[in-house]
Amino acid sequence: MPDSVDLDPVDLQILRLLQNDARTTYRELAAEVGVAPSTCLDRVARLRRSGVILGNELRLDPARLGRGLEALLLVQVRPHRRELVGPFVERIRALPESRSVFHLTGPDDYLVHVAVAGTADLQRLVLDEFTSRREVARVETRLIFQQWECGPLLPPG
Amino acid sequence: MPDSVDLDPVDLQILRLLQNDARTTYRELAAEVGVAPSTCLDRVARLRRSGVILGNELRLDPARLGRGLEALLLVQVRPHRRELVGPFVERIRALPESRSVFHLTGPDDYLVHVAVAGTADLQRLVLDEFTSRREVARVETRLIFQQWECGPLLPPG
DNA sequence: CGTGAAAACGTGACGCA
DNA sequence: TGCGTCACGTTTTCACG
Repeated sequence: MPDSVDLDPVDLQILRLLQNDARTTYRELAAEVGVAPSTCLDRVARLRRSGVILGNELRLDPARLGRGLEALLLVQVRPHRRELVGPFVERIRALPESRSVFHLTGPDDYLVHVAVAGTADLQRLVLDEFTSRREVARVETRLIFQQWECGPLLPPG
Repeated sequence: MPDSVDLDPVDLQILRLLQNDARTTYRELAAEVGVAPSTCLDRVARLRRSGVILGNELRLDPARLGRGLEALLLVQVRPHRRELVGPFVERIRALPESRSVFHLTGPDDYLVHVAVAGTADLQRLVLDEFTSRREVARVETRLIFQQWECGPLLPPG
C-alpha cells in the first residue's frame, strides 16, 4: 500500500506548481503544463486517489498567533513498550502546543516539536506534561533559533 | 514585525476551518461563520497581508514518491561562525533530499529532516554532503519510524 | 460589513484520436 | 484509454450602499 507510484512529466510539473501554491487554478495549471484544464482536473483527482496528494494545508505563522517560541523536545520513554507508548503519543498529540511528533531510532525515543508563548509556558509544558509522566524517563529541551522549509518534495532523479 | 496580531472570533473560526481544508470555499466559510462571503474574502486577504497566513501547501506522501525512508540528522558545525553557517545552511537547503532545517540550542547546532529512497541513499547523503564538509564536526543519524502531525495551530486559549 | 452583478472557475458530458 | 471542447452551475471578486 505505501507503494511508489509512477508519475509522468505532466504529473510532476503539476505537483511542482501546486507545491508553490496549492490554490493554483486548473486553468492556470493547464496553461503552464500545456494540456487541457479537464486533464489537469483528472490528473489531480488521480493523484489524490492514489495517495500521492494527502491534502491541502494552510501554513500559519506561529509568532503572529502568540506562539513566538518554538522548541524540540527529545524524550526517552521507559519501558519502551506498546502499552505505554501508544497512550503517550496520543496524549502528546492532543496538546495544543504540539506541532508534530516523531518516533525515532537512537537514544531518544521521541522528538516533539512544540510552539509556545514564551519560556514560562515551555517550562510549564515540560514539567506538567512530560517529566511528570511515569513513563517519561528523560526530556531534553532544545530551542529553535530559526527554521527553513526546503524545496519541493519530488521523486529521486 | 514578527508581532502578534489580534484576531476576533470570526478570524479564528475562519483559520480553524481553513486548516482542516485549505480549499474550503468562501461561501461555505461564510455559512459556517455567519457572515457574508465577501467578508470572508476580506478577512482572508487581510490575514494573508498581515502575515498570519503564510501560504497554501500541498501535503505529499514521500513514500509514494519513492522516498520511503526519512531521517533526522543532528549536525555539529565547527567553528560555529556566520561565515561558515550561512553557506552551510544554503547548501543543505538546496539538497533535493532535505525537507526542513532547524538551527538549535544545545550540543547539536542543526537538525536536518531528510527523505531518501533507502539506506544506501542515506549513507551517500551523509558521507558526501555532510561529513565531507570541513565545517561539519559531527553528524548523528536517527531514522524516523513514524511521524504524526498535530492539531491545528491556534492561539493559546 | 452586506448586496448584487459580472467575470472567472470547477466540473461533467460528449466526441475524437 | 486518455485527451480536448464545450456548456452549465457555482464561486470568486469588485464597486457601491
